[in-house]
Amino acid sequence: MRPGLNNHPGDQAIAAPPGESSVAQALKQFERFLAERALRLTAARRAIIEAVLERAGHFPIEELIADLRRRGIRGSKATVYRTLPLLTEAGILQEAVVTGETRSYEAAIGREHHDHLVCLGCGKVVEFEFEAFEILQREIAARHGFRLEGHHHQLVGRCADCQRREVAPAGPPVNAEHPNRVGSGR
Amino acid sequence: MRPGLNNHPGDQAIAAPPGESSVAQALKQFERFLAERALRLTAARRAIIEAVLERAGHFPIEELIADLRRRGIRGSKATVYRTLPLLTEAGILQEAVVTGETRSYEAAIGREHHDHLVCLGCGKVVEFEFEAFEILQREIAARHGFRLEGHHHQLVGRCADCQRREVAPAGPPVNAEHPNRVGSGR
DNA sequence: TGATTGTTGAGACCTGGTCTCATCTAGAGG
DNA sequence: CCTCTAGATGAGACCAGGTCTCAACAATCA
Repeated sequence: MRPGLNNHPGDQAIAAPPGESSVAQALKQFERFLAERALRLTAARRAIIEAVLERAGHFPIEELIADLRRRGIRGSKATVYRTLPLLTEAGILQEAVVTGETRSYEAAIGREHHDHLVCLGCGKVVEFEFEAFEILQREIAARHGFRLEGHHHQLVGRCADCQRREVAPAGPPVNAEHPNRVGSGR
Repeated sequence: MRPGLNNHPGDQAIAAPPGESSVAQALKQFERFLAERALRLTAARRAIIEAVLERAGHFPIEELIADLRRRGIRGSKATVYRTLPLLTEAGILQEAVVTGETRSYEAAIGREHHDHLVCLGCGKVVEFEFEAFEILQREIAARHGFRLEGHHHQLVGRCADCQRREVAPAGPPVNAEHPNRVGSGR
């Protein structure tokens, strides 16, 4: 499977209470994953897991690298880029918010699958999950003879704050030349 | 350069031939769009529209540039990259199959909105449209106070052919030719 | 015609990401 | 504890898509 897609449930994704143990749990899971492939759990990989799980939300790779540096771990760009797909495949991470500009990840362990709603104005990211989507996606894939292995699904728009901000500042833009269809919520 | 990266043979050339009218229609639409913004309809832009509409399916930008060259139009990379977003905004093109590696566009004019189903094995791209998705998406955005302005939605999996091939391995790699690099790397 | 302002094209530049390769190390055996 | 070997690492070269710059150019309008 392409490392880094939104894995469809039924894969790993063990739903467990997010707690201190999550690092331990992830390490265990990763160790198992590596063992199956005759790969090694090295210090660098351990450090990356820790740094990764410490960041609760989505994070761009670049920030993760900075994190590692800050922790005094050498951690080269190459190593991080090599490790993240492994973690994704192991079900510990999942790719998130792929805007076509930068990749971004987030912890997957112990979480339900979800997709993202991104604000074009301020960059805010809201997560949502909606069982119905999964069902429809599977249905569509099947209809075309595909076996579904993942998806990218991201909604983009303006959050409430940004919509408000559009109207408020800088004079009275009465929304005259806003070619945005899709009704202006609330 | 990675030749053929987003080539989806057997998938294109379905739509009707260029159809003078669609180019004319697009030009008219674009002209109106530009006029509203005090921008100009130049020879380069005209050429880009024509080249774009001549390609019925999805196409990577790189190929479009090659097209222009082939047509004897100078067309620099910068101009193309500057024009495509304009065309998108004008509703003539739409972004398609954003894998996070390369952008890819397709004509939007006169077409229903649709999303894509991509085969990880051979790179085949199937289009699908499903009203229900749009409705759910709108619903979700609204629920979070967002005004929906667009989305990325792409399903990935294995097409029937590739699944069959999986079961009967040993055969020659039918598509080694078409890495389509959705996999982990080069 | 000339002034104004948007547009173009070539190429330098930027940047996220990958690859190379010498060196290191986890882990299995001895 | 030592040795051996394949996997892992890190620094940095490298790659490619995409953006920016800037001088030259052209559509418009006075």
